[in-house]
Amino acid sequence: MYPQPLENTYVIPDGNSRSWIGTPANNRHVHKLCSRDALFCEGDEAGFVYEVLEGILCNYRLLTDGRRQIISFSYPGDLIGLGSGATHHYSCDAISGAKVHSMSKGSLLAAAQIQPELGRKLFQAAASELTDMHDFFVLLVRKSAIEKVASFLLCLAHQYQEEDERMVAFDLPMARVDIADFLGLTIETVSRNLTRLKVLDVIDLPQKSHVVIRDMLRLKELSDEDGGTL
Amino acid sequence: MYPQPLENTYVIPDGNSRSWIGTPANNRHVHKLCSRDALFCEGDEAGFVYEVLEGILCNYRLLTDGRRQIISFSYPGDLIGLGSGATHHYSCDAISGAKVHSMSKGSLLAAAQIQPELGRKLFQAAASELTDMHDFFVLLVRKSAIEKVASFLLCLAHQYQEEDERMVAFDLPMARVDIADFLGLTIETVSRNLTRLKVLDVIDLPQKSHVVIRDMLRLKELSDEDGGTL
DNA sequence: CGTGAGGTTGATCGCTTTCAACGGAGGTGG
DNA sequence: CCACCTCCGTTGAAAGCGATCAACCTCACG
Repeated sequence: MYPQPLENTYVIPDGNSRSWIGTPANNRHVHKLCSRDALFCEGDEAGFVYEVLEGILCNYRLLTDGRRQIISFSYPGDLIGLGSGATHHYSCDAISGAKVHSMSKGSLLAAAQIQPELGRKLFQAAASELTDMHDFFVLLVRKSAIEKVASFLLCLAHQYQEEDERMVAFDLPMARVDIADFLGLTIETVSRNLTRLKVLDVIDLPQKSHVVIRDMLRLKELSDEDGGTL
Repeated sequence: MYPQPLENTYVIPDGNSRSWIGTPANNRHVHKLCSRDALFCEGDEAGFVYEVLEGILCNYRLLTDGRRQIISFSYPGDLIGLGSGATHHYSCDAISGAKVHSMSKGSLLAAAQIQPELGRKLFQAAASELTDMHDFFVLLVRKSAIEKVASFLLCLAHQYQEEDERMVAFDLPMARVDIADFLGLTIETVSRNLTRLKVLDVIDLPQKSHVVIRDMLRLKELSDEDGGTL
């Protein structure tokens, strides 16, 4: 299951990395992933940390009854696999074509002991991930279906660009089932509420995976803002 | 709002600290809190990190409509306020009498740059908190009310003592409303499901705040285990 | 043109919430 | 010592929301 080594693994030429984390050159590898490829699975040995270079991945847990809870999506610049413990506590799949930069967790942590600045960055990454989780908590537990969908769209809009005042358009990079498993809803409920937002003229859906926000203010109202934009 | 300085603040004599974090002596202060006292509020400047010495605190966010989502309970040994950013993203109240050890966040982070071991510990604390959150996610979104309550009781039992095979008794340190705001339920639903567990002879409630687990195996089954015990 | 996957829409069911009333423990004051 | 009050928890009845089950649609692909 563990993708190391992979055929499509190669060493980044020095100085060519867009990564914000400096690691010894001999640990710099890039993995190319196709949509639905697994990066690692729950229970796998957690020997590596990954930085997303391109594409989007999702981190999730599976329940015995087959249901899936997506914990987070990872966008370019995000780190994956920082969790404590010797094994991963969740699985990670690409939901689109993706490139990730892998680093040995051991040598990364060792390097952090030598470079205080790197240690601080790692800590900041974990701390900011925690903050995001707190926002997500409120969303998951306290918000209604339409508030969840509205919040999710706002989060994506934010992810893609600085917010235009009134009009933002972007592609939904994930399928309905991914949105549903993230928001704790069914695909039917996601679909119904996207339709509701469209009927309310808050968004438009020219194609199934293309979203146009027609009324940002109204969308924010519907998302019940204060619980965080996620 | 911010409790520094406080009348009931005093310096721990050197060598008397039960804390696992070493900080400069001039930053060692203990705050005593009564039940429902606030340690800090969402939006307050996040200049300090706290370690719980005694009692239990709850970290929560408020929505504009007045609803509250408790993000986590903090037990002795836990760190509070590690989040990134200049201000706290959540509020923190004591739910019982409590003592916390406060440390300047700045000097703690500075100390971590000098003592790599401390930096590693801080990082581990954040990473392990993240893992707990992931478990909690699955509980909050995917579990039914009775599964949530069962999971919560298991978590408390675990918190208090090594699990007896069949019989564990402990006091519920928090009110029904706190449990409800933590599990994303109403107090009525919490109450109903505690009663259901009692009728099923899985637990007993000799007093409102005293729980006796009569059938640990059954309780674990009802909690649907795999989502993490919380 | 047939096929299959992903998405939408409709009808019904069940669980949790909501609203409301009641009960019990602790505190206060006469 | 007891009546009264208040807070917290419990229980009941009804309503609402999202899940489930099912049918249909749309588009890409062979």
